[in-house]
Amino acid sequence: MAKRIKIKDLLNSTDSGQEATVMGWVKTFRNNQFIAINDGSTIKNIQAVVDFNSFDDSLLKRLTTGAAVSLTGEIVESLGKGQRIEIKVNTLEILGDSDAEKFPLQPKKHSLEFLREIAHLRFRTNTFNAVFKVRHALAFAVHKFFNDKGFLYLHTPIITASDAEGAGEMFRVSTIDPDHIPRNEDGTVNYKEDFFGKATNLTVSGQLEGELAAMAFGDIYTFGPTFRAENSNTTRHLAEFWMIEPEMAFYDLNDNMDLAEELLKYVISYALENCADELEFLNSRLSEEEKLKPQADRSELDLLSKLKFCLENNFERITYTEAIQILRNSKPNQKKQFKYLIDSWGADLQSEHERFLVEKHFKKPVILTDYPADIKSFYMRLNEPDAEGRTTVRAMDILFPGIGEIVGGSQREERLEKLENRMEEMHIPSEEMSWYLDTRRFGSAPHAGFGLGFERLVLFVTGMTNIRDVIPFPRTPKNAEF
RNA sequence: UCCCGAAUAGCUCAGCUGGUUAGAGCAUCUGACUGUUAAUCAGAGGGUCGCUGGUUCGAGCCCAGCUUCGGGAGCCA
Repeated sequence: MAKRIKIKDLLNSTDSGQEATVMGWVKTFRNNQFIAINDGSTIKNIQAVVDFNSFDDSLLKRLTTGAAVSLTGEIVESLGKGQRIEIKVNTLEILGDSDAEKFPLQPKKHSLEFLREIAHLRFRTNTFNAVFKVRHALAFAVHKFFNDKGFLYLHTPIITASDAEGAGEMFRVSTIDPDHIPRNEDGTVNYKEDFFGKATNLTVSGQLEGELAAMAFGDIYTFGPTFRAENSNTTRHLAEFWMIEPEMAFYDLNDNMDLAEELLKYVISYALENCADELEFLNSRLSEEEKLKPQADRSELDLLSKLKFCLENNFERITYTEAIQILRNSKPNQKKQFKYLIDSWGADLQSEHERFLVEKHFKKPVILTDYPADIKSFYMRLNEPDAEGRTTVRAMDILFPGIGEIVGGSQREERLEKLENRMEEMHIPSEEMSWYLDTRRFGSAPHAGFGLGFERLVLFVTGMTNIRDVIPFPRTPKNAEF
């Protein structure tokens, strides 16, 4: 192939008058002269100008939306407004035709719902170009952040036999022929006949394995796919999503919160620096959407201001007990506007309460800590009972505006006896978890960690509102297309 | 899984109280124009009204079930 220059590099170059070859896909072909071409290197297009007198009509007819083209010409300063430079085409080759009557993307606005149905083609739209560029930048920034801090990137298993994590319903992994299921005498499935000789599932969390490695490397993190077979039909849940789970030896809950806040701010500022064009586009896209909403529903800040605000302010840190106090005295509680009224300590917070704290009361990200032990997982470190005899655990959830829970974490229970007691209380079979408990038997150390839902982070940074629009091929109940 | 809403042209939607041949904008095609920025102007083609059943002389419209999609809730990241 002829040596080509990426459009991003071409638009950044200062010198005109040179000849260049550009390859990409036609976005629009206007006035029988102007081709807007995008090659994915940037959200911006280059304008190519053809003199329709010197090209065959049948060739120009093939310049349809979506067609792949290669063209060579002189880089010149644009005569028209709207772009600095353009390419004056000398040679033009259609690499791949795109039948305009059949190609579903048209030079017009499409609904996100429609684009979801053609997820294989939606990458070619401005919006998804920007979204997945930002997604990439955020993923890269996560690795850079941890690597620069000396964390070890640990690959935890996707297939697991452990079902004690309790994070949710699991997808079974099996090679058993569903038409000929091997049975034990009592009628139960004989998993000894299965591939691994035992029942296995797709992982719901790499945390437990992460803890094992943290007890040797000190600081580790995982970043991989995670699976939950919950029948969740919301804009914030996926059956297959990506999660970042750092685990740090010798960290207490405060260290844990500091790290999570630093990480979030780091990756957001990385995106702002490295995806300026994409975020600018998403910002104006969102502003357009906001204009269609009634005044009362509009957000106070635009996307870019919201991201910058997030960087410039400390996250509000309060305990569960303090949160209950605030909620109990809040207007919506007094006026009985909450669907679930807050009257006593111990109740789990509903999304309406979380939203009130984040969006109305503090108007910034909030970290809630020290939840009642009864509503949290077995591995979280027990606090001493308070003056009123109430037991809490060293848990922390980070709540983001518009997203809700983006991070869930805790200081882990490192005391063997307390951990075993908790497991017994919560009916978690300790025999199967012996490998996990070994960390507490041999050189147990205080440690902490958290899980960050990667798609929820991408949602926040891109300003998109449906999680299905920030992962290339979403897996949700009743949907595993592509 | 629960509550609410939707499904009509390629897309976004309108379609009154059930009544003749189901409409618009955009897209597409044809032609004109030729420095356009989602170009513009003129014309044309394009429909199993989600599926199954029911009510009725007659159903896009009413009823029931199903499917899918959207919003909210729960579960959570």
